[in-house]
This record gives sequence, C-alpha cells and structure tokens, in this order.
Amino acid sequence: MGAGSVLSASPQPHEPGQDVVQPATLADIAREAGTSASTASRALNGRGYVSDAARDRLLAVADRLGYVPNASARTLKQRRSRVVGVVVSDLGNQFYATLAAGIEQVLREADYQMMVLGDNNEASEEVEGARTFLAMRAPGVIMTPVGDRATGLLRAQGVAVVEVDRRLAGVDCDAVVIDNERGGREAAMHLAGLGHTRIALLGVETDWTSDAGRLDGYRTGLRNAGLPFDERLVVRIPLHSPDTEARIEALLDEGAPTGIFAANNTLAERAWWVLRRRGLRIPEDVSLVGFDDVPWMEMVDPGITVVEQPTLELGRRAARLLLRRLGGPTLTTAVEILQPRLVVRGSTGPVQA
Amino acid sequence: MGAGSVLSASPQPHEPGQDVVQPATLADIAREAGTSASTASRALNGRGYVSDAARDRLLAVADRLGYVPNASARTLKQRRSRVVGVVVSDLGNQFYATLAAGIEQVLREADYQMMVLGDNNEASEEVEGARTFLAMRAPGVIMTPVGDRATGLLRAQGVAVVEVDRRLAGVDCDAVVIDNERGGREAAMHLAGLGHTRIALLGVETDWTSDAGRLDGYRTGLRNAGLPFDERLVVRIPLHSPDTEARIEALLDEGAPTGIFAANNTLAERAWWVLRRRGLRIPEDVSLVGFDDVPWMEMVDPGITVVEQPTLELGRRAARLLLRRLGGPTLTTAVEILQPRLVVRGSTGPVQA
DNA sequence: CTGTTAGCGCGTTCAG
DNA sequence: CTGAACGCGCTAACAG
Repeated sequence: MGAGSVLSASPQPHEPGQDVVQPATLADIAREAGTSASTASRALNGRGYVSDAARDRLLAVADRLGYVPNASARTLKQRRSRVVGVVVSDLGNQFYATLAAGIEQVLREADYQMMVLGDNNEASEEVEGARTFLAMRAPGVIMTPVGDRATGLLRAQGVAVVEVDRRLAGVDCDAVVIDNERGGREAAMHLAGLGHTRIALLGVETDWTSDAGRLDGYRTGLRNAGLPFDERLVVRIPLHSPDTEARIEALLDEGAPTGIFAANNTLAERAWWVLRRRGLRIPEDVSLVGFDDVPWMEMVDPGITVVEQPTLELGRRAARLLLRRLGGPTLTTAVEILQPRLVVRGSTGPVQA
Repeated sequence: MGAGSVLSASPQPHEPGQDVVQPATLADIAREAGTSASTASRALNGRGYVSDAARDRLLAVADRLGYVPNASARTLKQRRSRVVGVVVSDLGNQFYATLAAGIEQVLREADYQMMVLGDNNEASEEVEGARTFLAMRAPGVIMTPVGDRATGLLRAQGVAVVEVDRRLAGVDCDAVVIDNERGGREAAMHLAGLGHTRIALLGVETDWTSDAGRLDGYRTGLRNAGLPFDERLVVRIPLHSPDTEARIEALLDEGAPTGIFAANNTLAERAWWVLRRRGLRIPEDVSLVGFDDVPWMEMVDPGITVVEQPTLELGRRAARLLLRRLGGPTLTTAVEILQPRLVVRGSTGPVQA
C-alpha cells in the first residue's frame, strides 16, 4: 500500500478546560425531582404506577440532565442483557456482511442490540466469542457454526442459539438454512443440460452441512443426467488455503472439465481469475456456475450464472427465530429452509465439440 | 427473491431434561476453594498478592466450573467497559466493512471488544448509537461522523472519540483520514493528461470533508492542467437518492463529458452501469476514474482506473489512535493523513478526436 | 401511588 | 498474604 502518513498535531491540549461530568444516575434525577429512585425508575421505564405529576417532573429532569440508563447496572440486576451475539466466519465477506445486516434489521426493530464477532472459521475463536457473550449475559446468539463446543457452552448456561447458513451434525438447534442440495442439483443439471459431461465441483474442505448439501446436490444432478461421478473432478479446498489457485490449476490440468460449479462466491472468484489468467474463454472453453450472487458476478463479461440465495432474508429469519425462542424457551426446535434460485447468465454455454 | 420456505419441526422438545445452571460466580468458586471472594478475584485477575497454593486451587476450580466473569458487574464496578463503539455509515458497503475489520484487528490485540453500529448517514441514528455506547460505558468510540451532536454527547461524558475517513468541521478531535485533495487532484490530472477537457465530477451531496477534499483536488487538478472549471460538470448527489442514475444520465446529456471522476466506489458502480446501459464504450467514448478500489473494479473489462486508498490501514490507525487516547486523555489532538495512490487500468484512455 | 430495603457480581479499600 | 465491608446503578418486593 503506498500509504505514507503525516502526523499533524494542533497546539491546544485536548479537551481544554471542559471538565468531564459523571453521568447522571437515577438517584440524581430522583433527588432533583424530589422523589425516590424507585419512582424515578418506574417513571422512566413506564412500568408500575406513577402519578402523572411525578412522571412529568421526572421525565423533564431526566431530559435536562441528559440521563442515559447504565446498561451494566440494568443487566446486572436483570441478569440478562439486550445484546444479541452474532458470530460469523468472516466479516469481510460480502455474504456474511449481508447476513449480519439482515439480522440487525430485525433485532433493532425488536429493540435489541447486535454485537458481531468474526471467528476465522477457527473453533477456538468461536469458543472465545461464546465466552464473550456469556460474559455479557447475552440472551441469545446467532451463528454460522464451526464446532459444537461453543453451542454447548452457550446452551448449558441457558443462552438461546440459532444456527444460520449451516447446521452442525448432531446438534438439535433452531436453524435457518438454504436448500443447498437443490442449489447444487440445479447447478449440475444446468451444466449437464448444456451438454457438459466433465463437470467439476469446487468446494470447501469442511464438515459444514452447506457444502455437504451442495456436493450431494451435485451428485444427484449428475445422476439425474445420467452422468458418472468422477472423484477426480471434485476438489475440496481447505479454508484460507494458500494454494487454492494451484489446486484449481491442477483440476484444469488433470480433470479437463468443460464446466465448473464453484460452491461459494469466493471460490467462484478464484476460479474466474485462474481461467482468465490461463486465457481460457468463458463459456467457450469452460462454463462457470457460482453459488451466492454478489455484485461482481453481474458486472463481469460474461456475467456469471449463479445459484442465488436470499442472504438478507436468511439473516432476518434467523433473528426472528431467535426472538421466538427468547419468548418461548421450551418450544420445539424449528428449522427453516429457504429456497435458492438459479440465475442464468453468459458464463454457461453449450459444450464445444 | 424466489425464496419459499419450509418449516420442519422435530418432535422432541427443546433442551429436554438439561437443566440450566446459573453461571458460576466468584463467590461460588471462592467457597469451593475455601477462600474469600476477594482472594478469588485477585487470583483470577492476577492483581494483588495471592499465595501460589491458593492461586492454583482457585484457578483449578474456576476452570472446572467453567467460570466466566460477569462483564456487567465488572463494568459497573470499574465504571468503564472494554467495549469500544464503532459507528459507520453502512455496514453493507465494502469500504466500511473493511474499515471495521481493520479496527477490530487492532482492538482485539489490545484485548478490547468492538461493537459496530450502522447509522444510515442519519444524524439521529448516530446520536442513538452514541447513547447506546454511553449506556454501555464504552471508553471510546470510533466513527465516520455525520453530525456533531453525537461527538458532543460522547465527549461531554469523557468518552474518547476518533473520527475516521472524514472529519467534522469545527470539531477538535483525533482523526485519521485520507489525503482526499491529493486523490482528487491526481484523478483530474490523469484525465487531463490524456487530453480530456470535459471532465465531470460525481460526488455526494454532503458537508463531509472527504468529498469536499476530493472536489477541491479536482478543481486544483483542472487548474493545474489549464482547464476551466465548469459548474455543470459537477454533479453532487444526495445519499440514497432514488434518482442517482437519472442524475448521471442528465450529466451525460447536458454536460457531454469525455471523462468522469466518480468520488466513491458506489458512484463509480452506478456510473459504470449507466454507461454500459447506454452502450457507451469505456474508455473510447467516456473514460472513468473511481475512488476506493474494490474487487469488481479489477474484474470488469476494461478494469477501472482508481484512486486506491489503504482502507484496512485506515481502520488500524484509527484504533491505535483511540488506544493512545485512552492511555493519555490529555494528549494533544492528533490527525493522521494517509496517502492514496492512483492505479491506472483500462478505463481511462486518450480522448477521441 | 410511593418510599424503603435489598441484592445482582465484582473489585477495591482497609484491617488484620 | 487474606477476608470483611462497601458500593458501583438499577429494579423487584414489599410495606405504607
């Protein structure tokens, strides 16, 4: 990064004479209004009986003093905060960012705060996140799970957990996911329908249900089309693998696919770059299908055919599921499955003779 | 979105017999280890004298009980939390997401938590965010400011504030920004150097220093190149304006520019779409320069010439500045200015005869 | 309708 | 080196 920096300092000291006042407390405004703290509390929260006269006076004083309730004190007392925890794989990825945005929308309407954390798909960081939320006495947590330890920790303490985007095998937990099997199937069948017989899958080397589902769908799609399943056409790459592009190159060399199904937006991007660098034409030499529509896919030429998923809605639903669970801790586990949609663009075409 | 949904519910009740235990407290582990709570506190925080024997015992018990300190109680006691507030314009925008990622990196190394909020460039939401952080007793807040009320509120209560990406006029505050003037100047001079004389600026209708700087730079660039400044070639569009593309169309119709400098990544994207929809060739018919390099700019054909800014570093520096301020509340105000860099790609070319 | 009392869990005196 | 006492700010019970 060509980023030098200049430090310029103004001569005046920071916050000159401005003496810092302690935040006003309930006791302060009670005293000022001539009532007890309890009455002040009732007035400001609108709970319990308070005479109109007292309420008006209290509200006025609170306003004048710029009263802001101390969240810690309240949480300590109620043993439960209004902050919902969210832990996603990678805040920098458009998909997770959008997911978080959807969650926040719903939460904020219900007057909850959201605190997002990123594990880097490291179970250890996920657990650390769980501890953070435990420490904050979050009533619930929404996450794209990587291991089951975090969920276990949380639920053992009575924290509601909702899984989003993927589920953990063997964990009975509220969840909202995409019908990945169907997405994978449609992708494979679309390519097969164009005459491709050597269709590769680019996936992530994990035990996530999301990738497993896409792989399953891919196999089913091939079968439906009467195509054999060829192990060598399936490349599963560990997250953050430094040789991701090398693996894709190897696939091209050894598998000679005419169609590639990249099971997430990142892999689609990497594949796209590899194809371009090699001077392979899309779709004449290789057809490409992605999973999870992101802006660049519609901007490149040709546009990328993709299995689109309702990402924002995924987040919204997860938040609603959590709110539901907060209201009824003993409800039956619910799993919502949202449908993806194949969007055909120019990156897929008939196989060449 | 073509997303139907299926609700499938498993028959078992949620959390069957699993009784929810109350989280262990300091008192619990003290009792278990045969000491007082004070000693337990000292042992677990590593502050004050504790015999090795007691410490070992305490640590073991804490571990066994899965002790997680109650953040609220701690914050209440210390009157200051470890959560730093961050408020940005739009979490969905790659730029702000990356900014937040940079901030989090540094904060987490210093053992602080980050809580991100998005105002939608609404001063009211920004103020609401400030109140949230006040309520949480955040020691500091980093923000891309929209109004001065939030900053005022925060600082009146002794909360450290750092502005990032843009500054507010008249507020004496730590900040880290890009040299926008230089960025704008380089963009304009690059276009002028290619022979363009009708160079348009697409900016945001705000009083932000970022856009003002880019506009200033643009004017200076024109002047350096001996070109006149033409008011009609400057289009400043309100945020979230529904007729953004119409305004760009109008610019094309009425200003007939051969070069466009779009002052942020969103405007560059909109401009790109308008040009494409009109069938205008880049750069033969119109040259395009963006500000803030994002992935699609390198993927489209031709690639977009852009003023790149060190976004992640911007966030990192802001966090460091905040940490510095937390350590020394009376230090002199510091403003760091990072340098952008012009990256020339195919979207700019010589003006056509 | 209102005030008093008590305690949420922790860290920080201050005696021992 | 350790424990007892106290209070951070708030709200839920309970009398009045």
